[in-house]
Amino acid sequence: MKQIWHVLDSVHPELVAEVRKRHDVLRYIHLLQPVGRRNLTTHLQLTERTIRTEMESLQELGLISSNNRGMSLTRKGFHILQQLDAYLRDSSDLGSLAAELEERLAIEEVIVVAGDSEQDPLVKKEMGRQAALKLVSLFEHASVVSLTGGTSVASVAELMPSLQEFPDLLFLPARGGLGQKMETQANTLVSMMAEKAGGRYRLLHLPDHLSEASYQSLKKEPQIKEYLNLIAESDIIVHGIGDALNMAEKRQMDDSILQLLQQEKAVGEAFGYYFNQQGDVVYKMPNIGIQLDQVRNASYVLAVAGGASKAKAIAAVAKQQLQQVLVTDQAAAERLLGETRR
Amino acid sequence: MKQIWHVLDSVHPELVAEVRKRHDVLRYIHLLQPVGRRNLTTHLQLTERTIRTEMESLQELGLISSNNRGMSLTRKGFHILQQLDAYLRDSSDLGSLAAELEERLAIEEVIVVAGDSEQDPLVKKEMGRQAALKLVSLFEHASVVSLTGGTSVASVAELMPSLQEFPDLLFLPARGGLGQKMETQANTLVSMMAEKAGGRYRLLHLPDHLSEASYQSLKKEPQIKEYLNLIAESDIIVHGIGDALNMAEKRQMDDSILQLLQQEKAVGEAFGYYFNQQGDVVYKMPNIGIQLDQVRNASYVLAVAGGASKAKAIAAVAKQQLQQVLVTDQAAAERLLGETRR
DNA sequence: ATTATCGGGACACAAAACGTCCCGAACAAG
DNA sequence: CTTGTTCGGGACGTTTTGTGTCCCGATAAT
Repeated sequence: MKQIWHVLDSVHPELVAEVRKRHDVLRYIHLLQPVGRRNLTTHLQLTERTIRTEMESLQELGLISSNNRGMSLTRKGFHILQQLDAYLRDSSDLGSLAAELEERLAIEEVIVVAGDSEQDPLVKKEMGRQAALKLVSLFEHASVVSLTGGTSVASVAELMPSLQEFPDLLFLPARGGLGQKMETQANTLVSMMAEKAGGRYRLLHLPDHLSEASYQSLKKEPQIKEYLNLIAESDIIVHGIGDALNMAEKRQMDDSILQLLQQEKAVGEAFGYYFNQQGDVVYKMPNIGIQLDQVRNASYVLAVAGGASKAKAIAAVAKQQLQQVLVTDQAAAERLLGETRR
Repeated sequence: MKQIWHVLDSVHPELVAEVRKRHDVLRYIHLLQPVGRRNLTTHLQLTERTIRTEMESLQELGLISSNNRGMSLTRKGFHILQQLDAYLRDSSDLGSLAAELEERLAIEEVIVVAGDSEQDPLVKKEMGRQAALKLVSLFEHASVVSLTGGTSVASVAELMPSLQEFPDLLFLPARGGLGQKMETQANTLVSMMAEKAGGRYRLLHLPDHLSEASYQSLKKEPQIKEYLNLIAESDIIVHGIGDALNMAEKRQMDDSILQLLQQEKAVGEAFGYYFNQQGDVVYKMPNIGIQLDQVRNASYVLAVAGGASKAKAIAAVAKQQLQQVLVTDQAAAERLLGETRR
């Protein structure tokens, strides 16, 4: 696939550059939609006028539409962008980065986005966009989709196109956590994504700070049990990956647990499980939700995480061999390869 | 592969049109090289000026060179054209025509060229060009190449680029025929092709009209035997396919044999063998040369034949399952599919 | 009501592409 | 040798396309 770009570049370099430019325009329109010309100029390094001519062409091709609020992708534009993404990815250096990661982490498909999501918020958006594009392509073969919280998954939900074509899809929070920020956020993301997909969803709100006793009895509630049954049948799971200590702090965990995590050298977190560098589970949060073995049963597990500081966490979680797809950024990818190369 | 062209066409139709145009220019430069601007305008439907701008771009890209005699492809240009050909073929209707033929005739690779080689001499050239492009890509894994005569194979030799990179390649006439036009022509083609490839060659000139007795004793000559041993080791065989009765007439065969061919309903000819519609051998010319079983041993057998009138002949010869590659034209392909569909 | 932002219209200007004609060099035919 | 043809390339005015810049009414948020 890389070959064809080389040939096209050899026979007509200007036009390949044109396609790249047009792809960038489409990309940013999707990232920022609805967006206006002047707003785009600040992100792309193009003048207003050139963006305008691009816009007019794209409009004529039926890839974007524009109203008073700005420009947006049409359904066709979304579909084309999706494919163009895949083709252009192979032609860039990020393609080989991704291929190397696929081998190193033993993950089927790795998508690497340019930049550092910790520096540039647009990079996190781009990760979300790529994950969203991948996600919707999996929708038609699935019936249950479950999500975790986190800013990365949030960007996936944000960048999801409003297709409203999947009335039979059921969206669930992967864990009905114990009233903590991340878990309540998951509920928000579930409803947002379900609405965009046109599917159904079910939430699980639980009160804060339950005692161990009521936590145990809660598990036996018929309503909760039904939810747990549903979640076990997830076809697709979208989740973030956290740096262990950061996550523990955010969750305001007890000092005793913090000490345990430090002692066990926990580096990564996902689904409330904490992993050390070898990928072993060293701690599991007490929560209502999907179990690690159930994650393994899903046909597609999509992880979204970026930033150099998360490299170790990603490597640790990847050792569990849960994911089919990983969307990350250049910063994390390079750090990760730099470390595992030793 | 067809998919990527659809995407590119959706996102930038001008680009695809431009690439097609540039490809056409390269193609015709190769067909007619060395050729001038004004000469090209008569074949392409472009004005002199546009050809000139194309020419300047291509020159800057190092794909063509020009001197006082006209423009020619550079080595790089040849290489790029070769790949561009393959990519663009898939995007056209001819691609699906070819795919259908591959299935129908059970041939690995079928290349269909637009037009009718019986109407437009350039179409025969284009067949030769395509065959030559394919051929040189096989050279590096081969050591012995043998050819038959015929206008189709002649066009292959004509359109062969002068690479002169294969000093170890040995070219042979597939049959050292009995002094007939087609067979002496094969000698010419062998030397021409060997010279362009920079390889060695060996010819086999035999006198006219030998008696059966001397023909048999000739076979035992050490020189002939050596030649027959060499030819049996052919890795690549390039041959044409003839309409049985036409061939018989051209060869001025005896009436008795003509009657035999008519009686047995011979329709196709290759290597001096005559085949009926079922693909059975109904007659074999008495000649010194490659045997059908030896053809089967070659790693690549490349047939070149076009024109609607040859459809039946191609179908008949294909039944022998000798060829890995068939280069033909649109006219033959459509007639052929029309007939076998019944 | 005010402010900001949207797409789109307008227009001058720069750059690229095109049509057209000419020129000397190289080569083939006579 | 001369003559005629064809080659690439230079030259130049015209057309087309793309770009920079400013303005406008509509619309939504404040």
